[in-house]
Amino acid sequence: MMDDQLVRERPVKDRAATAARILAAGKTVLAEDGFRLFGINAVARRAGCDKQLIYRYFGGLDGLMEAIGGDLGDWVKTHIPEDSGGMFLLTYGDLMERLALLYLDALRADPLVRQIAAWELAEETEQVRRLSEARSKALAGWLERMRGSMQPPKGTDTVTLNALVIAAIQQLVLASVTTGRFAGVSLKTEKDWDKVRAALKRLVHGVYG
Amino acid sequence: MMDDQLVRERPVKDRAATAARILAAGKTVLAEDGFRLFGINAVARRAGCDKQLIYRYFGGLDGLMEAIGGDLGDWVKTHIPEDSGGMFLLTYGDLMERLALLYLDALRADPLVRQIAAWELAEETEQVRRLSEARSKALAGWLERMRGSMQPPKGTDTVTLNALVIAAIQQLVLASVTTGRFAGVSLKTEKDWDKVRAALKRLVHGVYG
DNA sequence: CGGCTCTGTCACCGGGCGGTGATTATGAGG
DNA sequence: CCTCATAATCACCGCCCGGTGACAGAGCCG
Repeated sequence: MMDDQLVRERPVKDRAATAARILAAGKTVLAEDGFRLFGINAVARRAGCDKQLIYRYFGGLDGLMEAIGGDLGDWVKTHIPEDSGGMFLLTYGDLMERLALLYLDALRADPLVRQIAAWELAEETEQVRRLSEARSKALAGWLERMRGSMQPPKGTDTVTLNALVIAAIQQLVLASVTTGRFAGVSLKTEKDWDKVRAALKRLVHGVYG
Repeated sequence: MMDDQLVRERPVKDRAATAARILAAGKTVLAEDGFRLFGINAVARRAGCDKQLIYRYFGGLDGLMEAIGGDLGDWVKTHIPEDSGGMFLLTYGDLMERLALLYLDALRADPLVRQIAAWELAEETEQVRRLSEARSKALAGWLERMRGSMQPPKGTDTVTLNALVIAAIQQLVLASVTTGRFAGVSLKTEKDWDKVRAALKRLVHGVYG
């Protein structure tokens, strides 16, 4: 508006700020427009600068994706609850239940991570592989920290079992965004998700309880 | 080879055959090249004819996808075992276990259905919606027929519970194709899948057993 | 001030995409 | 044999993509 005439628009020769704007634009495009529309031109448009700068400052899309992957480590830190130290009394089943519910909500709330998760199911490029690896590592670290000093029950393949639970959650969340349902169950209202939560509890305690 | 000189190449004015070739090409492209490369040009190339014919005979990609969706009903028929009548003695848990293992193998063996499943997680277009709906219906019908006269246990939300199981399987199979692993578990060798199968059994029986 | 580096922009390229007339070849029927 | 509906192809359009080289301008430093 008025400011545009006074403040001198954008090109103020601030490389760091521009790079940050590009990175933010990259995350936004990926999160909001999806990985299908994610590309040099789209990011440049969103960042309000020339795509050339993406090549210069990040070395192309690959570098930008790597930078995004780097930021993904922060995701876990912002979503991991700080009260994890107070649950050392629970059983392993209780722990997994809590973990499952937390992961459900965290994933539901984060479109960027959802897109990455969907992307790695759709394409196997080197860049996507790295990005998904960053995500995977963040998740693994999260699981580890959540587990804490808790000892898993012996004689059960907890790794595979937990993978199944996480997989179920992820698939349901991803499906809910696009189709709003999965295998006959609706995934729209919060009531729908309450049913999912209940089923999850039942599932986890059926195995570990 | 030699035939090419003798048999008179392609344009033999056989509409039905051409349409069939196009449909087959569509399924092949989607299954082998993935939904990202699925398009008018790719299908026409694969079918060895002009893309115009796709518009004429199917009304564009949408119509072709609808035709593919129609064929999806056959998928269930080719994968549903005929001995379903012989298992009326099993418990509901045994039934779900068998269902899960069957679905696991069926999905692993069918790249077309896998692609559709991945597609519906990545994009929400009207066409994809319909295609995924066809898939969903086929799956639902399969579940229904598998269930047969079996009575589910009372007081449990079997629908949501089963959705979780199916979701876990689907996610793992899709992830195995692109990344070969999920949440820390490898998904490459048949041994890996044996562990998954074991965990699935445990999961199902933990809930229904 | 004069130059030089670095930031930012513009214009352009080849290529693939979806989509659409206009055109050619084929084979069946009078 | 000629005709005519139709199967099949060709040529072309505009658009957007990723990528690159040339260019403009701000600011620092001698």
